[in-house]
Amino acid sequence: MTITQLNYILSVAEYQNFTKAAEHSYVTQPTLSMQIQKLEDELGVKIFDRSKKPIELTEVGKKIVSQAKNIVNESNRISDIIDQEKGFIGGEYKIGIIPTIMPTLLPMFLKTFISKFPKVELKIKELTTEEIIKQLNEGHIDAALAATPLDDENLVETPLYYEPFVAYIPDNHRLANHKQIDVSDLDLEDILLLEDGHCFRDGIINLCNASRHNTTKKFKLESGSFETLIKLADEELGMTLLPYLHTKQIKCDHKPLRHFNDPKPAREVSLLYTKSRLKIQITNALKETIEAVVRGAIAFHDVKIISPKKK
Amino acid sequence: MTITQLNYILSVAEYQNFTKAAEHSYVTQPTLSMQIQKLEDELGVKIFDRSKKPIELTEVGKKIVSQAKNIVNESNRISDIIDQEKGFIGGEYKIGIIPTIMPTLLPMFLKTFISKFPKVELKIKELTTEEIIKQLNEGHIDAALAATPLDDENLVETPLYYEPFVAYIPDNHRLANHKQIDVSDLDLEDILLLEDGHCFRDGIINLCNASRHNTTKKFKLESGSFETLIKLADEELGMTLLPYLHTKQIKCDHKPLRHFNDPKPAREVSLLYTKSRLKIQITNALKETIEAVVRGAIAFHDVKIISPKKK
DNA sequence: AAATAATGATAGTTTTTATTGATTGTTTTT
DNA sequence: AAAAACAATCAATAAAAACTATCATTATTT
Repeated sequence: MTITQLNYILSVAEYQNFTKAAEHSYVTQPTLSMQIQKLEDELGVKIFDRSKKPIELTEVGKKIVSQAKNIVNESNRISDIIDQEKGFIGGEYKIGIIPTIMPTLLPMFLKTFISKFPKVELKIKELTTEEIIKQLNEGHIDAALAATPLDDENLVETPLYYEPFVAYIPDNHRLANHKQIDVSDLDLEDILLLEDGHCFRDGIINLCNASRHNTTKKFKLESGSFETLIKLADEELGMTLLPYLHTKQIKCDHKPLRHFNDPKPAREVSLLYTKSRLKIQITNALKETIEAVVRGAIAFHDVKIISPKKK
Repeated sequence: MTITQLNYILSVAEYQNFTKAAEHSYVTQPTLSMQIQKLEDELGVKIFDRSKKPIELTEVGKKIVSQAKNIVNESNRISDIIDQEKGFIGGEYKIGIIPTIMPTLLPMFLKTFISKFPKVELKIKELTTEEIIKQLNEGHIDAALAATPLDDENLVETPLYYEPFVAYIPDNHRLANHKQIDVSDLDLEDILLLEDGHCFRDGIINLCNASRHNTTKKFKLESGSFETLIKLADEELGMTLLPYLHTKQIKCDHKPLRHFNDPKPAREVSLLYTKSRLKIQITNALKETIEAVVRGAIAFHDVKIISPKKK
């Protein structure tokens, strides 16, 4: 049994196809086939059921693949040790960020990070929370920034900051004369929401469900960006809720913003990574960089964390 | 990097000698030297400091070896998966047992176990608690039976039973007329103890220290077996303390045994194994076998666990 | 101080293993 | 029924691991 063979079975398990797996492993298909056969012979069990199309894992195969992941992860950590020894913080590092955090948080730390760790090749992808969980677990990204808690037992969540929700209320709105608003004032009926798939949307739905019980409603409008929501609100089509950091970018003179009474509803924004702790030095470097820039930007609030998960 | 190379460095790290490591790896010394050099070249660090005699690990080397142990352990678990799949419970399985548990517990489960799991080749060694911890961590034994808690973070302790201490008090002793005795009655001065290195001895010293404070004492006599202690006690040289299971083997007519008041001081006897969970099926099989035979033999007592560790 | 033993590195060969390109046999799609 | 997709097989070759023999250096013994 070799680490190479284990990588081969992981690749086949992922692509469910020997040829594609071979390409991604930079070997030819026969090489991969033969090595996997060798491993199967050595272990005396079939790992793949080749009669199924696309190819499937056998029952033992699933267990072996799961263990193979452990072994491969542990092996990859050797290079972490070497990097740490050499004080080297570098290499490719892929981050997934949810859309509602991306435009505000990324500009805050990106410049600092790349100048501080010039040898790290950051690859940033905008992903939904769902995709983040999947890609972290499959090892396609090294870390992610998302709203938490997600309660995925394979993932580590390191909270970075708590970002209160802020209401954006146009002049004609029934709440326009409130200086501060309360969660109980909210009515899902007249709130403009992001389109389906955004966890900030789900968070708001959770928030409203928590205070009222009429869960049967037709949403008036859905959009993919806060800019659109703000414009729609300005057209007096309803109010909307924004994450605190986003409100700092609003440049109009009379800000129709209302803060919540304490405890303010807020989302917890965390750095996520797997328990495998691969590239942990870069993860730590990233964490510290973000924490440093965030420390100034977000004041301490009395907050109540809203779950970002769809129910 | 291959698993073979990792095994080679583990072997050298253990034997601190390339030639011996090679022998234990069933290859010639040049093979081993070359493979380790290759690995060092690949990683770009020296794992061993060959200038020292005997050979030593470098600082990075220590970290690499520690990680290599993880990788090798995880690799070996693949065969566990296969064994489990095939319903195979067998192969070599080494157990360490402390001397004061060996003569009573071993006969109780050995016959049952070997008839139930005939394909397991049990190798049983009598070891002190100290040796057990060392050999478990080095992977020389697969499991052990010892008094716990040991608080070794790498080891898993599964308590099997709680075995009360029973006093063996000769007729001339000051406590001879007590029907039940109390911990506070004990005086280390007149207790016959096992020789140094036995954790049952340390347990008793802890027990007495817990109740009295005069820790400055010269032990009158020390022996390696309970039989000797009993004979000496019969000669009216003092009392002694025995583990409960041992008292069942005493065949004399008037048993000079006294039980303790509740909560009876007791030792916790556990099955120990490492977190690597290698050969976990056999470990579980062993655990269940022992639990089954012990369930009948040891009644439930109100006990207070005495630490077996030397302070 | 010289001789001997121990130990790890090196050189040259042999054996084993991994990989490849070409090909074949199935199965699935069109 | 033909084409495409896909994994297995084969023979050839490149790569790697292992071996025997030897050497250089460092301890130990005489």
